[in-house]
Amino acid sequence: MAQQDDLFKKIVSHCKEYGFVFPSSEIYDGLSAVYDYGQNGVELKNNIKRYWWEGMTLLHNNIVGIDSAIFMHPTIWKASGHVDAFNDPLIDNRDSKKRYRADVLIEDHLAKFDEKIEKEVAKARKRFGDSFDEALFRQTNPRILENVEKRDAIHARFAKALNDNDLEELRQIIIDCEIVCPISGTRNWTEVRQFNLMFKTEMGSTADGAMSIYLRPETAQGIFVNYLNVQKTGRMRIPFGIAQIGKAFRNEIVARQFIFRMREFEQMEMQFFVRPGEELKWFEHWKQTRLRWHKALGLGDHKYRFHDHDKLAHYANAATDIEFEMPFGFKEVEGIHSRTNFDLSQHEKYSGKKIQYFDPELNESYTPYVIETSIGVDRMFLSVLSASYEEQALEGGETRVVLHLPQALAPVKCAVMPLVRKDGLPEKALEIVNDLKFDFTTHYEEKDSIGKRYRRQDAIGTPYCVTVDHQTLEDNTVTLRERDSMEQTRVAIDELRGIINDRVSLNALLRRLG
RNA sequence: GCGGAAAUAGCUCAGUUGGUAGAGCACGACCUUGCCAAGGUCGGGGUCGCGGGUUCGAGUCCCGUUUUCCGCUCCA
Repeated sequence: MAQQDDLFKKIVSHCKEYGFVFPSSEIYDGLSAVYDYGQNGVELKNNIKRYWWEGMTLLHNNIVGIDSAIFMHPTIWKASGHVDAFNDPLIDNRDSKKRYRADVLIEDHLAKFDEKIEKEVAKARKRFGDSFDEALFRQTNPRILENVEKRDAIHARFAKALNDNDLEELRQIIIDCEIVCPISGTRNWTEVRQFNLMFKTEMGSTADGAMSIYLRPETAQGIFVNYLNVQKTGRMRIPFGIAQIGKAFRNEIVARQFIFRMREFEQMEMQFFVRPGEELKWFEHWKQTRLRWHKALGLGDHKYRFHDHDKLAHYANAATDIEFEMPFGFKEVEGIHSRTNFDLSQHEKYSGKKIQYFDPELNESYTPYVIETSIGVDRMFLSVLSASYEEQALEGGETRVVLHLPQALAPVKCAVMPLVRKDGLPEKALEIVNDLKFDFTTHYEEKDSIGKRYRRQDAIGTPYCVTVDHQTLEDNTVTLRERDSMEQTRVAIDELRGIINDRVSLNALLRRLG
């Protein structure tokens, strides 16, 4: 574990040292849990996004993309359930230093009344046997009636407080009910505070009538509210999917672990619309399809596993995570959910618009069911980096740090370097760069010894280095050095583009998906 | 948000009982070498996280604050 923590820290340092990820606003002391992608990070990130985008839209002719706005009508978040579900009233116990959701504390307390009632009933049933009239007993037993009355009184106050968003009243209920902290056993409670996981801002003049709007906490709703637009203008027939890549924002109480949990993050989501009743079949289909996409990167099949949810969110009837083995354990990278017709029905209800599909084969209309695949770009980025990072021991007791990035994802595909900085070798090398740069990212390097330049390229994961030497001037051949094996082969300059392109292009990777 | 620890050059760190900041690597120029990193010469770079206080004098002591890490908590 200590070693793994160590590895994680090294990856974080490596990210900063080699221009992958910087803390946001660093010269102003940084901004908690916000990070910027640097010159190499942005290339890697863009390559990941392209791999996903083309894996969706190129390989499936029934999946199209959109790019919806971050600002959306506020009612969307009422319909989706985020306004309610993302608002947690929290309370701390000063003695145990534990934090609880105030509403959960009260709900647990209410459940105790029911337990008492059921106990009474069970006791009576035992005593009276077959002749026991349970309904009558419930209506007449004084102890049960007392508990019911208390429960209902508290429940009424609780429901009203929640409805009015009355935080002081929530706290008062906790005090009146003499609810104690399960850990410390004390009633030394702080104020109840609201943590809204959605960021809020204002649209329009703030003087009067400004509209409070949220930064989207997920990109999915942008797809759902455009369902009709895309389905009609694209003449899409079910089953079909809509894909989107974009930023989402969540005001997490605690955001940590580098780019794994950020307050501003990027999602790649695809919502797949299917016939009601066929959703679990498609759920299974997308589980396997998505896992294949991950494994095609070659980071190691054993690093992935499914984690099926036992407790389902309010909208889902099946859900699983694809977890990846990060330096700090298996963590969720992608979620696959069977969202039923919850979202479209909700938008139908709140917008008053009919959101239905006429199925010509069934000759009937229905609200489509949805399978969602939702992957965090930043988490994907971290998983690729974690799996690629190696401190490799070489012969002679030397070590090198090398990123074994999947070649198609590498920020730089090829570095061209003159063996020495004289005799016309730099000029020859630059000629090669100027020829290759149109096909893939190609860098030129002439500083420091050749070995040092190789190491620098290893550290950012450049798959190929091309070295121009004196022989090059005679026969137009160069050495091609491969990152992982460090092996060199002599090839003609004319062949370079073909050889490298075959291995580093995204097409090569996509073909593995069939 | 609570508790603990930390913050000195781009990086890793040193800095004595308080006396005006140092090393190695990295970076730039030139020379030299030339296929798996660290040869020579010269040079640039720090209001010691930030703000107060104590003191003749604070990187060093005290208070506050910010950020990071670890634990708790939370996590559609």
